[in-house]
Amino acid sequence: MVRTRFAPSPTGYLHIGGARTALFNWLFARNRGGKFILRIEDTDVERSTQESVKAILDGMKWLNLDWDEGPFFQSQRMDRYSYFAEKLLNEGKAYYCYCTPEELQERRERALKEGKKPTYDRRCRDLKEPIVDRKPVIRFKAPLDGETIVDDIVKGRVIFKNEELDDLIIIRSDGFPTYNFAVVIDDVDMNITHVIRGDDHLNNTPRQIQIYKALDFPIPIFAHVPMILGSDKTRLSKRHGATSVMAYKEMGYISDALVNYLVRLGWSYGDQEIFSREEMIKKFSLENIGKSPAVFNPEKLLWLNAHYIKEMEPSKLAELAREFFIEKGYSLPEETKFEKILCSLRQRGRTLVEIADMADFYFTSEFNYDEQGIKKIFNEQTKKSLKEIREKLSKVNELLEPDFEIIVRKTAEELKLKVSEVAQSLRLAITGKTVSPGLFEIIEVIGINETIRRIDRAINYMDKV
RNA sequence: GGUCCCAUCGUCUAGAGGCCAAGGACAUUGCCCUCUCACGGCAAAAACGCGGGUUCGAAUCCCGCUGGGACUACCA
Repeated sequence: MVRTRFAPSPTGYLHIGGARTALFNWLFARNRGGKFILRIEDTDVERSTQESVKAILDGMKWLNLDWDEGPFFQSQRMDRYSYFAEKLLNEGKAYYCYCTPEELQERRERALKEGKKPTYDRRCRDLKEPIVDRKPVIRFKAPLDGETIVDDIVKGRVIFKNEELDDLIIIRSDGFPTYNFAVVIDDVDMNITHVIRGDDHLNNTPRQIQIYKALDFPIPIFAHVPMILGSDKTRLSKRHGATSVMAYKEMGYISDALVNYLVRLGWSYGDQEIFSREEMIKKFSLENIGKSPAVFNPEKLLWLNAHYIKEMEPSKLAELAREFFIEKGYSLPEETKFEKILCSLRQRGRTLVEIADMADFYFTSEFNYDEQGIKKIFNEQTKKSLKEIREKLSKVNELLEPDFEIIVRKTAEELKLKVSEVAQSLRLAITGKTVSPGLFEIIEVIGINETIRRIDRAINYMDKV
């Protein structure tokens, strides 16, 4: 049974890179009918916060990455870490080290200055007597020679010389485990079969493998996926704009679009760009993950988002868009009307925010007219055509899309104007803008009376100027 | 500095020695559609980092160089 996990540290929100790692783990587990486990790596008490935990969970939920077990917290598993540290100690595979952080720091700097490697010199490795008055750390007795091999699904076989690796600290002086130790114990306890994570961890992997071996644990399969970079090709960070997954929700992105974008960052399936969840799960494989890092491209995400907005069920769109309209202070009409409004706007807006921003004329008749529009469009000729249309409308009881189109075209013909000229006049009168959804769609939503009112308002406006 | 990873259009990528005078997608440009703006349709421009090998044949294999990235903590 395949078991994967996502193991973020709660030191901030769920970011784009973490989300993709979570997605790959989730997809692989789902593809293989396995389990996906969520674990919170909160051994760094200083930096871990409860808010971050919540932010990460919220992000996962928004992206619809459901987990089967957890969230487990490392902070609640201290006895496990102590137990295995003790075991290593007893078996002579670990030892107490009394060097202080300051001493270590100083030696590192000196070594660097002398052109030597800044690794720990193992001076406490064979210490016979404890040094009193000092709280020791526990270090792992790493092998001195030979090599440690990482057989990685995406990177292939990576060989590390053991002499390059020093005796890492596994338990800090405050009793908390360090990352490289805790992950091993956790992954074993949770029966993780496939460790899928960012390749910034590749260098940690041989150290972890040494611990697996010392404890006689089975070694999982590793897959180190390349990082996501910003436009300047450095690791994606706040500098590059929004990196929090939830920020994309607030900007009006659809979570399926973001997931679709993320899955294609570092993974591909031939030429296919659009994947439903089902397809993604069915087609995902670790073998198709690329080796090289990917640059995050907001333009393509925007394109995908627009695609999802256009393809979505109107009722679903309404459900997701609602909060953005409420945010604007609009009181929402009944469901079918709201859906009609959204469908008229969805071809033009790439995010829910953009859509809500274009929608004002559906919710108020007291809008201002576009400055450029006033100059270009509000003139005698416009007044004439508006009056003519108003006249024709007053003879109609109900206004349907095709009827209105006929009226506009006929008016243009009679006044010897281009249809576009008449349409633009009406557009400015009805929406206050020079750019809007199709006129005929709009009037069907706002109705004949409101249309007439707005035409009158425009004519009045022109009369006053 | 050391260790490790990576290298196809601006970007995401296809490409598993001959199917590649390199395909798709985003972005860009042009044309068409059209009541505006979009959507959509069509088209164009755009890449195998460099140098050596191996081979009848290399984007694909090997080596070097260059360039990028990660790690090098009592962070994860």
